[in-house]
Amino acid sequence: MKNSQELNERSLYLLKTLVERYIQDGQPVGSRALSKDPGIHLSPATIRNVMADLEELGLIHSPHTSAGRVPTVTGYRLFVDSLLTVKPVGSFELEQLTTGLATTGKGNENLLQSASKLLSDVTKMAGVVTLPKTEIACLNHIEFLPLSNNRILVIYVTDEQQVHNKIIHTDKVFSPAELQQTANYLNSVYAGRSVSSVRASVLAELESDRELLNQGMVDAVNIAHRALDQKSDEDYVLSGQTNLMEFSELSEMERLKKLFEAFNHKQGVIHLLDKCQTTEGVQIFIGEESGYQAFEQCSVVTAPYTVNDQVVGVLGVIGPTRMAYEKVIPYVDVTAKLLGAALNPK
Amino acid sequence: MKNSQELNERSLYLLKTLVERYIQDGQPVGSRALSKDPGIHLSPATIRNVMADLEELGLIHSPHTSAGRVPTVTGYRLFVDSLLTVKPVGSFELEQLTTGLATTGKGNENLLQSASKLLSDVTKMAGVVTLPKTEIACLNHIEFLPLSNNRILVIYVTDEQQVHNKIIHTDKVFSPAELQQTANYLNSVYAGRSVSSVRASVLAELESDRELLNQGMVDAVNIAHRALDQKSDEDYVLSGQTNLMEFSELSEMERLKKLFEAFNHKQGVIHLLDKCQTTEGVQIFIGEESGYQAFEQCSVVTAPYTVNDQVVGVLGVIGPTRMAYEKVIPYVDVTAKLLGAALNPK
DNA sequence: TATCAGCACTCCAAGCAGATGAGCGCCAAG
DNA sequence: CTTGGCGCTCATCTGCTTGGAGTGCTGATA
Repeated sequence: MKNSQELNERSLYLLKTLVERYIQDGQPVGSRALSKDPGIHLSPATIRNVMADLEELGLIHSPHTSAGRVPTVTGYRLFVDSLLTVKPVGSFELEQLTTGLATTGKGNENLLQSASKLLSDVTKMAGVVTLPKTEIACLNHIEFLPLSNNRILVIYVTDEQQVHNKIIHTDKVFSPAELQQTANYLNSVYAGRSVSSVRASVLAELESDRELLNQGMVDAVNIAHRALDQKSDEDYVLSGQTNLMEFSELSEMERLKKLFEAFNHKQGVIHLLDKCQTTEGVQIFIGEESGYQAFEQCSVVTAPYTVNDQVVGVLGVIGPTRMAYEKVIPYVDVTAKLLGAALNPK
Repeated sequence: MKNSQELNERSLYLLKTLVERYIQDGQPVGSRALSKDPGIHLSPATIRNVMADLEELGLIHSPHTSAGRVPTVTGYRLFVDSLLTVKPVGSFELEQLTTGLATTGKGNENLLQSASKLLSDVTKMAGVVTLPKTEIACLNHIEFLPLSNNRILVIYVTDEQQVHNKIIHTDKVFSPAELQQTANYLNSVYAGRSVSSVRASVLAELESDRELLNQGMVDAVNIAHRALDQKSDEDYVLSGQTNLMEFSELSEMERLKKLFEAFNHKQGVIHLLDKCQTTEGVQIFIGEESGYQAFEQCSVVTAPYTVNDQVVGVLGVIGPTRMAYEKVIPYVDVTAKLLGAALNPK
């Protein structure tokens, strides 16, 4: 039995055109159709032999006896990893992306929203952008407002534009003046440092210097710790879900519903996207590779975006496995770069 | 030809059970089926005669020659307006709603989210809650932070929990101290007043007393006006869209896509919901009554929710026209009241 | 030994015919 | 006014047939 090592040039070329063909018109591809491809000068019979080999290797399979062949997940994988010829982003789309991101200057949230919208528009699939990690962002300003019932509204601003707010409960009652003072203290000492380092420092201070600090400081540090101790900035912006309804492979209500529910639950998607934070450049999950049942029939193309060379979030595109990878990959790539640039507080 | 005046008790009762029956099992209802209803002691033939009358009046119609009858929009309307016997909210669901809203104490946004989620869970349809109008809310605290490029980040807190932020551009460069001063001024003068009245006052001040104010005040007032001049707090929280995918009447992709797109565009839905702000109590739009093509096959059941006897927002349920109105109406009603109560800063 | 033409086979999709059954309208009798 | 009965209309379901696409295999050819 052959193994993939033995795949010769010709077989690979055949696989490539088969996948391309299938992506183009969604029909199983038969030997006859392939034989008509310019660049392939073989009779259907020969092609059938090759296809039989490819099937044995698990790269393609036929839905039923007398249908053409369709790429399997491993087939797609081989295709995107080594056979794909990436097309550069068309000038029109590039224009669309750059101006789209440039003109929505107002507010960070909007930027992410546009990025996601642009991704979905340009690919005709669903676009997704995770919110930038606050951990890495720098604390710009923090503010406490007293509410009723020992609750405090904490507002803090990171980097230049992102506003976070959170309500915390305290045992002690704080006067507005005390809160003001606390905020002043924190702002003077910690402004400009990253949220995660602030939290770490604050914690250290709390544990080591407890005796040295006066009560006010202890309170301040205490509140600050509570305020910044949120692990749950796990959220993302999604656009163009409705685009996915156009694809016949997702048109079973059952499947589509699971997919949309996954979008709503968020954690699954977030978890998947988080995996890409560590890797550089575009990453692709094809079908079941994502490990989520809802994405069985989908592929996810992602890329992390960076501010000051630090990965702060991930964006990507979600669509059917049968997608035009050679176009989508560069789209995702440039969008990530453009978004990073747009977010950079220069 | 008869008109609706002449509809006697019996016809109405027939209509009522027909609608109930249709709502229950989604199949066109025939004369035979109706004749078996306890409470109707008529032969199928007689019922057919009555149904012919009802059809002539445009209250029901049959999808094709030999199918049963289905209520038309006007049929539903009559049913909802005068025939419906509202069922009180079951104790289980009431429990679910009350504790659901009580336990999510943290933050205003979350409350709305839970309300919407609860509505969708309890009705198995889509729940929607508009964000409370900021206009009416009282200004609690306002804060300005300088950004780069003559931009100012405005953060203001209304009532107890709602945090708004906005970026405005200014011609003049303001120092942090100036901004601080401005905020102090505004907070001391205007805190506790409603946003709309603050804006009005600020505007008046700007126009009349320009000469009397020192430059700092003018700046303050100017910025404040810009900051609060946002008409676009038009947003809502939506839950359980996926529930809608279960309904066969919405299972055509085409239709469903339009519906979901309408949800994404928001303005249409907002406009529809806004209509209900003026009316007291539950309001219902059946099918085409809403005036939006996307909602052709849907009904919307809404109720405004109030804080301190002032309407601040609207919530509701969106589902197929064939919904259990007698249950949904009280659900919406109760939820509106509970949400109002939960929002009340007592 | 690789390529290819030909053939038998499989299976899906589309179309057609007949059967079934739900439900109506109309009519005439009570 | 009510009711039973009759004939009629459709939609749905089933089984059947046909056409076409595509495969695997075999044996011939260079």
